[in-house]
Amino acid sequence: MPSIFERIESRVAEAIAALEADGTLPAAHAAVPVVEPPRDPSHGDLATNAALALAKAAGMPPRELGTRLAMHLARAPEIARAEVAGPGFVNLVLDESVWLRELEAILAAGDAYGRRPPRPEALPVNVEYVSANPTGPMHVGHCRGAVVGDALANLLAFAGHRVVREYYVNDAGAQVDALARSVHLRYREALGEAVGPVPEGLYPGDYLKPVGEALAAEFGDRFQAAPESEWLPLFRERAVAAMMDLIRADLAALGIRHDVFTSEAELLKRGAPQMAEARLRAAGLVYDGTLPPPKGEVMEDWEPVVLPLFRATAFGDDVDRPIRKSDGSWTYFGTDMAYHAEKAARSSAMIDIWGADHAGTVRRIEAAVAALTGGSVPFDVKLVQMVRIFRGGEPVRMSKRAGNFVTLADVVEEVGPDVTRFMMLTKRPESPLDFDYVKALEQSRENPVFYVHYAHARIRSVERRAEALALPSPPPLDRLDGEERGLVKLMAQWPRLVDQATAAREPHRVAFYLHDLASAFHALWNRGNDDPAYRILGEDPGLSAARLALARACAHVLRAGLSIMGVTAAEALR
RNA sequence: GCACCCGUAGCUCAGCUGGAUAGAGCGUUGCCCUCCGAAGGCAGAGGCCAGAGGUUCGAAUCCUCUCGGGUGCGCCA
Repeated sequence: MPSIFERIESRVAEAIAALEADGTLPAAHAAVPVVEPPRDPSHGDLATNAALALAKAAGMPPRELGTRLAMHLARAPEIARAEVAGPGFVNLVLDESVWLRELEAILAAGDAYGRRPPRPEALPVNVEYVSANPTGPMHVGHCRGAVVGDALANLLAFAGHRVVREYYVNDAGAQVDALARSVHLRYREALGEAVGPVPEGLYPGDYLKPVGEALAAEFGDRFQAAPESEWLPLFRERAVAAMMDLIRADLAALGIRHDVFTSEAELLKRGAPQMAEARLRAAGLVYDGTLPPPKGEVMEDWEPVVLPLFRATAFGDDVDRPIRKSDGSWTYFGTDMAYHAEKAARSSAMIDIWGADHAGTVRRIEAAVAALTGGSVPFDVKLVQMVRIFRGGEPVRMSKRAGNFVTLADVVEEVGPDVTRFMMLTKRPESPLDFDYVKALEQSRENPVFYVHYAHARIRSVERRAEALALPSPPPLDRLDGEERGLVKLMAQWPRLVDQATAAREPHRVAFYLHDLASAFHALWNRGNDDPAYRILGEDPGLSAARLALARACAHVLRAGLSIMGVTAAEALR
């Protein structure tokens, strides 16, 4: 069912068509008028800027055009009043029945209110997120991208897209070799060898000890003194598998499960980068050339070398980018490019969620995707900024060298998955986020997690008490007063918010909306605190039934939003 | 040096695909409540939307430049 906004938008389109028919407006005009709720409620329920946008085409002052539009709009059954205001806005007051019908629609749709019907897409939308290197457990730095990506995937699914949640596993390359060597060290240690401190360049974490022990139990001393070439591939494979198990467990604790894990090593085995290179060479987009020395800091060891370069500058990048190193092996970019080309072939759109520390490489991968797909698959890289961890206002110190970084598992264990997820969505992703253990668990209005949970718990509590009452059915919704209908108007914005958040790819908007909705609900509730006549369940069964229905509808929207965020809806507060 | 992100109330932040008088929470000021429908409520003060140009009927929002803060930058991953 189209949202109220869509229905009124089509009324505006009808009115414009009528003005085209009578010659007031030319048939062809570029302006796309919008219908939106005005900031100031005295400007009605909805307003359109159509007259302002079309005045030039009509060759008519906006207010005059607005008057004519308003005349047509006033005839629509949903519209009680249409009047020109300000510079030429047309303010619309909707018929009261529209809101009551919308409330019925929410109750009928339940938690699916605002969900969009499946879209006619041949291929799914691909969201790649986390993709942390498989060299250890997840740390908090990964947390935000994980939550934002997962919530975005949920949002897209709610908005009718087929969604694939993907994780790109960087299981090839130097750091995975370092991981394998680190595990070999632990393996020797498990065999009773005194290995001393972990050398520079290897991974020191204790989490590799069990992996070494398992290998010792399985293979005995077979690889203890063997040359690296004999054990490296095996240890690499085992180490990566073990790390991915760790990572999957960390993610599962946050309620995240990916559909697809794509292995870089397998991509290389398939020869995907060679294929991408061949295609780009054929198109003249890869050539053998020499990079200019980097600007800025002077580098003593700089030597010009001929490398296969991707012509990223043809797509707006600053310099062309090497896809292979001087030893012939692939650069990270070389394989990543091939990976995105493969992914594009099975996606209708691609979204990558990256940490802001990779901002510098966005342009080249966008360039490569454009080159390899001809722009046929929309591709969007979303950057999330860093998270800083605090405890009661004091920054939590982390040192990579000492290996005492805060793990994702630590955070989830201490504050729980719901709070972790919600908190990660309380700021726009492009702003840095401060996460405070103490504040995250505070039960006060200041804490949005608590505030939204509290609204839902209050409604559930009323619903439980109402079970013992004999209330009329269907509820007489027309007995709701103006303030209560105001809550309906806010809920009616939910489908629109879903559309906007989807278009912008911004799941945090759901969190802000839920906070607003909870706030509006609490305001009504507090009315009942001040004056028992306003309580949801009171003396009057009809009124009680209507208010209960209103509250129930609110719970539906809260749950819909929370489910997108991946946060459970609290039945009661602790 | 270059690139990207950010700059909105005292603080933390929404709003940014252009719309009317720029919002919320905290803090602050005043009043009310002490109710387990607990873990407060209502009202007020508080703004050159970093600055300067530009685009337009209209700019916090788009463009250019400047200033300030953050992040990153090499055949790394």
